Amino acid sequence: MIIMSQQLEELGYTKKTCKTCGNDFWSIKDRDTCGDAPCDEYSFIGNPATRQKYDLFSIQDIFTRFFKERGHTPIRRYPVLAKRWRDDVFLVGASIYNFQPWVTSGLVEPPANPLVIAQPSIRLNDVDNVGRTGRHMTCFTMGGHHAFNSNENTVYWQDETVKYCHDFLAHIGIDPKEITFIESWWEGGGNAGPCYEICVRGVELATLVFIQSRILPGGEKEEIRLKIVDTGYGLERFAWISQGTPTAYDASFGPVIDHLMEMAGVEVDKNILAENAQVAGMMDIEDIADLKTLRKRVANRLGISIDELVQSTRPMEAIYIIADHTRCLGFMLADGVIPSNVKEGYLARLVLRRTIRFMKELGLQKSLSELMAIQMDFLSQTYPEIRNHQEHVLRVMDLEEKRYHKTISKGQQMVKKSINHLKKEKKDDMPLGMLIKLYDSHGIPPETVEELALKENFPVTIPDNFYTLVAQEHSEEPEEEEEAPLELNYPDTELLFYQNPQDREFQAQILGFYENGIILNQTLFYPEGGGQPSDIGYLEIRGERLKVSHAKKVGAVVLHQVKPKNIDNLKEGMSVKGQVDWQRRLALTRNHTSTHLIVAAARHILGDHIWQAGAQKGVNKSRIDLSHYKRVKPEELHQIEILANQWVMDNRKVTTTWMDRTEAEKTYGFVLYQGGVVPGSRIRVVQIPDVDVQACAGTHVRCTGDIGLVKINKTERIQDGVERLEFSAGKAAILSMQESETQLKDSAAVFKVTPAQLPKTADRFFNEWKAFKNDVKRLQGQVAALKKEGLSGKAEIMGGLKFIRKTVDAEMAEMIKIVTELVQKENIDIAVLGSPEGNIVGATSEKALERGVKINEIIKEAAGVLGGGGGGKPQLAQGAGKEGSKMPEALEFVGQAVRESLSRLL
RNA sequence: GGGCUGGUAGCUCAGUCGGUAGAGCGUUGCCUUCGCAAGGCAGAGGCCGCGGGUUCAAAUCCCGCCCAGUCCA
Repeated sequence: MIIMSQQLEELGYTKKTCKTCGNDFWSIKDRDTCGDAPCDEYSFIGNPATRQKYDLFSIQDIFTRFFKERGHTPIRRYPVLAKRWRDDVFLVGASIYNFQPWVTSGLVEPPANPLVIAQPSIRLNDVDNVGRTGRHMTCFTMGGHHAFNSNENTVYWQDETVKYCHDFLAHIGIDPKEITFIESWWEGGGNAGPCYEICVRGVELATLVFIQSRILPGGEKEEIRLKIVDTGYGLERFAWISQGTPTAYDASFGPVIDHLMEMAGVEVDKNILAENAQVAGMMDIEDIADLKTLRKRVANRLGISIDELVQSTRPMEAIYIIADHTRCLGFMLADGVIPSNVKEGYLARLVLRRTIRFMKELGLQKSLSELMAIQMDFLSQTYPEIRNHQEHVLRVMDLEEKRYHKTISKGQQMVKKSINHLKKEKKDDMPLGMLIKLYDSHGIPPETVEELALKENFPVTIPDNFYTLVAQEHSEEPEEEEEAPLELNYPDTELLFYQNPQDREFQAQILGFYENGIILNQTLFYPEGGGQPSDIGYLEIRGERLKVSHAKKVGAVVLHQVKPKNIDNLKEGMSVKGQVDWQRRLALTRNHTSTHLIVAAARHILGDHIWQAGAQKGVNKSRIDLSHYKRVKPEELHQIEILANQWVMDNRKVTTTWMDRTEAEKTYGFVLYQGGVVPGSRIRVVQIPDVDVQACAGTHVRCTGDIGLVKINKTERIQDGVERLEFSAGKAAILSMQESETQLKDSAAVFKVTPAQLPKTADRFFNEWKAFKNDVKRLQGQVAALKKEGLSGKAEIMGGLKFIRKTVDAEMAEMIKIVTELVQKENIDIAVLGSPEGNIVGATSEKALERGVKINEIIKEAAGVLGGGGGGKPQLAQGAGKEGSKMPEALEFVGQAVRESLSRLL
């Protein structure tokens, strides 16, 4: 262990070994155990560890102030939606997430150094324990003081960190004699380092991590340049230990819980809750089985039955869950998560639906948004930015609640249907496969199935490992092997298109080659990136023109791809003249700036929750994916289009500036990363005044007027919560409008009306067509009846059965009607009709069936005579062949076949 | 990103092995009634999500797309 312990000694701590778990720890007082559960039981419930009681917000305030007074700069919380600045995780799980990967890798300066932050963090891995253990939460506040130490700038390291922690605990009134520092090792996110876990009265309050190495793919550790002090103080636990409430929830969500209890009319036995939290504190609870054990132990200690325990704790658990989940949702939705069936949106929906389930269990007659409003009012006290999104969040909540109810009622039908099916098949238990399918495909949890099945008097058994079995159903997908990034050992290519965006030609020297790519010292070719395709064009070398089909960036080097055989004659040091395809570049540039305009316009029209979730620019058309909780209406689309074009007409100047990343974030906020995560320590900020500001490396027009025109062509729902807009810019926009105009005119010309009359006319024609179709059907029936009249008298008697075979000039549908009516209404036993086109149908009566006439087989063979095939049911069959002229032979065959099958039985 | 469902009359849904597209509710007319509720009889209402393919024949099988739902990472 590389921890320096001098500071602890100075503070009066000595090192000991825990007699229970064997871990090394430091303490002032003599003691045998390390201070963490289960070695030590909670000893603060009903007996606070501090004289002063702190609620969550005041401890947060004190924490920040304490470190500010000691040279730390307070930093505002980051959005919990981590994908705003990184693409490897969905949600922020700890304060250090805010500084990964740019700051922690040393590429970017931290926003301040040292700094202090109170960061709402979301961890959903043990969502099932929330409300039940007294300490688990989906969302907690991590207080962190961080220092980033490099060779040039050493801020502070282990000694200072330990002292800060010790001092802070003492500051709020915790007796240092009760503090233990447990030595441990931390690994996470590819980094590792020694750490201390700080415990008081059986509960872990904080972790002090000293990140100093990187874990290599092979598992070995490599020292990193930047040494980071990463501390995490569980602020809810500080509130808990200072108040001594039965659970951490009581201490953290105070007013919200009171409100909920009042609404639900719940009374609680605090002793039971306290005992429950106490026992839970000593357990590592991972699954339902652990929860059952917990219940059993608590019941034992209280001398009551498990049923009694559950009876009295369940309503309170539901309240805790609702309080916790609504807070988690408040942060998620306010920070821009849109509930969905994928990615972080799915996590939000999961939490949201759990909340509704527990509201139902509690019998709350309120809507989710009503509860949410209470929670948000509470949160807004400390996080005023939450209030700005309140209206949006509540709207989404209402929508989601409706969706959930729809899903549930659909599910109920589904379960009923499935059970009926099983009953029909005389099964007396629901197969596991059905249970899995109901959950996996239709979202009905097995518990719900069980509940519904009970009403139908149908037994359902749920295996304990149900969710594991579901997981097994999902076939493991092959892990994608990450290719080692290609590294080219050349100086960075100078990107001329940034300095001289209007230049079309340039001079350069060849520096080298890689495969079929040419490396130059400088270039005007924009390499593919940021959703913008690469430029194409020519390189002229000694009078020879080589076509550049693609340009891509490898590190900071641009590779110009040409045909491999063209490279053979080239040498390093040769000078070249480059020329980019200007029409293409211009089109791509227009499309790119248009993308910014449309996203900004959508934000204006639809709301601040709109973020770009992906984009692809093209020459003729481009697309952007927007986060939005419902379909974009046509009127809204028009408004977006008008606003975007208004900005085009305003001819606003587009400016680009290179800025330090942290500086840019401070100036503009995360809205910068609208277009996705941008790499590097310096970023290029593209700004359209009063419209949009984004970190973007693409090419842009000088003034919005250069775009000419933006036309949105269509929308598509690529997934729940993400709407895709397809649009064109510049000339392509005109072409696309002309194309739709042509389609419209052509369509109108079909009806010989003006485009304005088209909708009405098309509607009329469609309705008339339907009416005619029905008339035809009716008339066919009448014609069939008439033809039938003529036929019924012409039956021959064969083997005691009435038999008709005839050629008629009729269509298939008519013939089918005729034969069925002949059999059903005219007492004909066997009717076979053929048409000159080669269609043949036949029907038989019950009597004929009993006599063994299988008309489907006969027709099949008769159609074979016609050079085709056929078949059907024993009562009715049809077939056809291409050689209609052979119909007499076919009917002759039918006669023989019928005679044969009748005689066979006689 | 991957998996799994579903899309049939205004609504809720059946539709087996490819072989005449169905039920209930609603709706229209008539009968019954002093009137209403209810009942009886008769009828209207279907591009079987869209586009291809296979087949003598597709709501049904295959491929692609659109729309919706759901589970997982």
